[in-house]
This record gives sequence, C-alpha cells and structure tokens, in this order.
Amino acid sequence: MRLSKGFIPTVKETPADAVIPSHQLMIRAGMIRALAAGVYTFLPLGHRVMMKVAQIVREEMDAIGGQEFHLPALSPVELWQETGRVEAFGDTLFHLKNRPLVLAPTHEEVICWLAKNHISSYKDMPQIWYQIQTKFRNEPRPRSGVLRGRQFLMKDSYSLDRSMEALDVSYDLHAKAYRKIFARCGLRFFVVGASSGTMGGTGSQEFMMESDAGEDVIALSEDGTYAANVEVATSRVPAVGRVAHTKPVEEIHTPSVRTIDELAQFLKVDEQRLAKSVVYWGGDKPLLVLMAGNDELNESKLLAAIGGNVRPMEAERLMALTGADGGSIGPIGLRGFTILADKRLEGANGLISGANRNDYHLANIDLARDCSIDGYHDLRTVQAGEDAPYGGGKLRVVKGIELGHIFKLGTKYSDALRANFLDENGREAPIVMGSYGIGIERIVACHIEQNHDANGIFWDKTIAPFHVHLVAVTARSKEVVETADALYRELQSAGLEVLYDDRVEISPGVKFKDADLLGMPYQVIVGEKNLANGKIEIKTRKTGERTLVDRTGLVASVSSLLA
RNA sequence: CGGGGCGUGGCGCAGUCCGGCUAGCGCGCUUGGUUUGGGACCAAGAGGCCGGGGGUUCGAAUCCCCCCGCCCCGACCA
Repeated sequence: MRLSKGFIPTVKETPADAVIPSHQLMIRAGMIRALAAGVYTFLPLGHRVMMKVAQIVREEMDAIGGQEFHLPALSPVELWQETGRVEAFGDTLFHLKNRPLVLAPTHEEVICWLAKNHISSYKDMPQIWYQIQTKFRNEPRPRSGVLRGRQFLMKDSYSLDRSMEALDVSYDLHAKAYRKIFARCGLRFFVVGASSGTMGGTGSQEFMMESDAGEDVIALSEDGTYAANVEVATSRVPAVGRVAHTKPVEEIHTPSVRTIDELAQFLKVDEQRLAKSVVYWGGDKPLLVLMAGNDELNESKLLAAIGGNVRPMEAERLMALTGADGGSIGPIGLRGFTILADKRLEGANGLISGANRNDYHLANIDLARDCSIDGYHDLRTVQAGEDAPYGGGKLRVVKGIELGHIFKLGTKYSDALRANFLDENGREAPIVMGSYGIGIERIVACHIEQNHDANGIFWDKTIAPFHVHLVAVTARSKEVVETADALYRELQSAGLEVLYDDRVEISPGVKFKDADLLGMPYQVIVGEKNLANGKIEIKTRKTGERTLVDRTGLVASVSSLLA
C-alpha cells in the first residue's frame, strides 16, 4: 500500500474523548473512528489487524475440528422467550420495533435450534460449530474505546456432545486452542476460574490480561499457580472458632455505634467475633447473611449459593419487617428470614450480633446453640495479602480485561428448547453443550495496551497490518525515490506486506513520526546519505535498534527478520 | 439508572461567571515561495445556523426552560 494513495488518517494530537492508550492510539493511527457511543467504524488499517486476528482464531478453531458458520444477527424473539433470556438480558438485548426480532447478543439459541432439527443421534456428535460475527449488546455504559462496545466482533463457538464427559473433552480442546490463539497474537495473559453468570452452566474459565483499564478483579497467587476472578476466588483464612467460656446470651447497650470497627473498639473485642448481618432479598424472600467481622459479602457467591437473583434490602423495608436499622440486625429472634452464614462462622461461639432493636447487641452467641442457620457457604470476598487457597504464597488482587470466556453449559439450552438425541440405548437425552467466546477487538486493543510507547504502537509481526514500513525519506532525490520504488516491488515479491511512505512534500520528521505511530515491526528507511554509501537503514520499532545493510542484501535481511 | 464533566470550522481549545460591535488561537487543509534525517518557515486563502428547540432582551456562544449527544466514576456486564 502506497501511503500517498491510502486512507490512513493519522492525527497528531491525542483525542480528548479517549482515556486509555489503546483507544487513543487506535484513533491517532487511523484505525478507527467513533460513530456513536460504543459504535466504531473500522478504517482500512484497523480492519487489516482485525482480519489478521480473525485468521489466527480461524486457524486454531479449524485445528480442533471446528466448522465455520455464518449465523444471522437477526433472531426471532420467540426463540429467546423460550430460553427465558429476553428477561435475563433485559435492556442489554436490542429489540426491533417493526418486527418481532432481536439483534443477537450471542448465539446459543440459534445453535440449539439447528441442533434440535438436525442432531438426532449420539453418532452425530461431537460437533464444534463456530463463527466470527458481529454481536449486538445494548451496554448501559460503553467505555474504553473498543473494549466495551455496543457492536463488536466475536468468535463464538459451541460444542455439542452426548455426555458431560464428552463435553469435558470439547472444553479442553477449546482451552488449548485459546492458549494458542492468545500466544500467537503476542499477548501476555492468564487463565482464571470464573463465574458462569447469566449464561448458566457448571463451570467456566476466563482468559484475562492484567490491566488497570480492566473491569474484572482477579486474585492471583504470588507464584501464579492460582488465579481466579474475585467473584469465585477463595483464600485460606482461619475459621472464627470457639472461645473457652459458654456464657448465656446477654443483651448489651451499644448506643450510637455504627460500624463494625466502632463496635469492636467500644466492646474491646476482636472484630472477627462480631457477626455482621447483611440483609438481602433472595428473589422475594428476606435473607439474612452473617459475615465475620469486616469480611465483605460477595454477591456472586451469594447468587451461586441460593440461585435466582439477589439484591440488597431497602432500609425502609428492613425497618418495616424488623423494627430495627441495618446496624442492629442479628440472627436471634428474627422471624421470616432465611439465615445464611459464611463458612468462617461455622461452629463459632462467643459472637456478638445485632439484637434486632436499635442500639442493642447480643453477646455470647453460639450459632449452633442459639440460632437456626439455614446453611453455611463460602460467601466472603477475598482480600489482597491473604494466603492463596492451595499454597503458592499470598494473593495479589489486580484488575483484568476479559479476552475470552469458556463455559460448560450442560443442558440448560437443550432442555429449554427440547434439543434431544437418542443415545446408544435408544433413550432420549438432551444434547450437552459448551459455549466459548473471544472478543476480536479486545485482542487488538489489549495488544496495543501491552505494546506501545509514547510515540505509538509496536505490532507483533503476527497481527501487524503490514510487515514493513518503507520510508522514502525525501522525494527530492531521484536515487532515493527510484531505490524505494524498487524495494517496494522487491519486498512484495518476497511475500511481505509493505506500507510504503512515498509521499512527496512531506517532511522527513512527519514520516518518521507516522512510522513510529503506526507501529509496523520493521521500518526500512531509504535516505540520501546512507544510499550514497550503498546502505539502507532497518529500524526495529519495538527496540528502536537501527542497522545499516547493503542495498543488495536488504530484502534478504528483512525477510530473515520476519521469518 | 445515580453522580460529575463537556458540546464553539476536520482535530485540540479560548471566549460563557459579568449579554454588546467583524467569534478568536494552535494544528490540519488550499495556493505561491523557501526548506529537506525526527511532527520546517514566510505569505495569501478557504472553512462556523457557537449541539437542537423554545424563551428573556434593543441585542444571546454568553442568561432561563426543555431536549439531544459525548466522556469519566458508580450501578450493570455472557
């Protein structure tokens, strides 16, 4: 591509609306332009990178036996009603006004519909079906450029299997393929255990990149052997345990004490002996959750423990139900509530909790003796500095960007849509599904996040829009222009993709700045002085290293660098 | 949806509090000339219903009301 003819609108100044480096650089390098909030036009350079990433994904999916589909973005609402996901997605699902259609945010339903109609025997499986296609999600708040958009390109794949054991195989194939994909794209990433969220299913893992721009919070052990989304992460924290004495429950006056810390100070006890009450709705049932001291309740874990949906109880409703404020609620004598407790509190005694009467607490509580607890679950949010659950040192808590997510769905969708097959005994059984997604834009943006400096991007050769950025430093010299023109042809003949800055009347400084901004792995610089000595300069963008090679050996040198 | 910020030539911004004359500046763009290895210089130009609608006023980019859009924090997020 000759830069004089191409459409690569670079900009010198950092766009005001872009905050994170990848967003700023994608605009500055002429890869994208925003059309609306969360909606981006991809310009030729951006599109080339996207296609390179898509091709790597395609190759690795094909390598595990995947078959590529092209499913429609338009999808009948009825199909989504059958699986209950019109409600599950809520406002995130785009609805059409003049037809009973939705814009598909993912394709489990459509895959399941196909499978229902065409997979009838265990002999038809396993299947891995995938596509690389535009998804639509009405995100309440798009942000960070293409990292969270309302329209985005996604590789989504679906496995169809006869059993949970067979699903494990398909799932593992995907896990391996994903590692290859992200490695080939030159990303530093890690894999974490994750929550299945509204996708449902029995297990999932996320492929993450550490980044302050990330929206997920990840707990990692020091040695890297443990990594989990905080939604599911656990740690080794000691149980609260028992105290020696077994005094009867006693009411104590605790005027104007609001927080756990204040209460611990007021009573001069260890904060973990304070059983903090957190009040929720579990569906439409009131729910009391006991946590040790300042432990933070993890809503994802609570949701996983009870199913349905959960939300904090409003202060007025709590007062109406109990006659007390949130700070004075406790498990004893509380009627009509389901009472759950964190595992740390199992078997504990000598606890202090609210008396369900403002400004009073109860002391010497033995949970087993004095209350009826409906269940003990791991409900706490891990904190940095705690011991990782299986050794490996202390936990670090970092932010991460989700690049990919793999799910063992099980039979959730095949049950809902009655997608069954006949097994080898002639019995009807639901197809066992898995679903797997990779955000293509996110790979591109994350690559830039990890590979840039103050001047611009440096692309890995595997996904660079071009392999070589050829610069004719000046158009004034006939030798320079003729040599650069010749090299342009020769490099292309050698199978390389070349971006050729052949612009006239553009100063050398501008050309160099643009080359650094656009970030091709190697720059071939044809200048007057070096050429007088028969030399051409090769600059490695990432390191800034420059070498002079003979004109005659230039193509071979560049080819070997890119081999 | 809650909180905050913003909307002025293609881009980045000033002007808005405290209404006033022809709406400025930098970058980019066009033309001519000079320059030529790290975002050159000089000169002359083109380009604006100041986000939209309504109101107040002799007069509105500026004040008031409504609406729309964009960004950030939070809630949400397969």
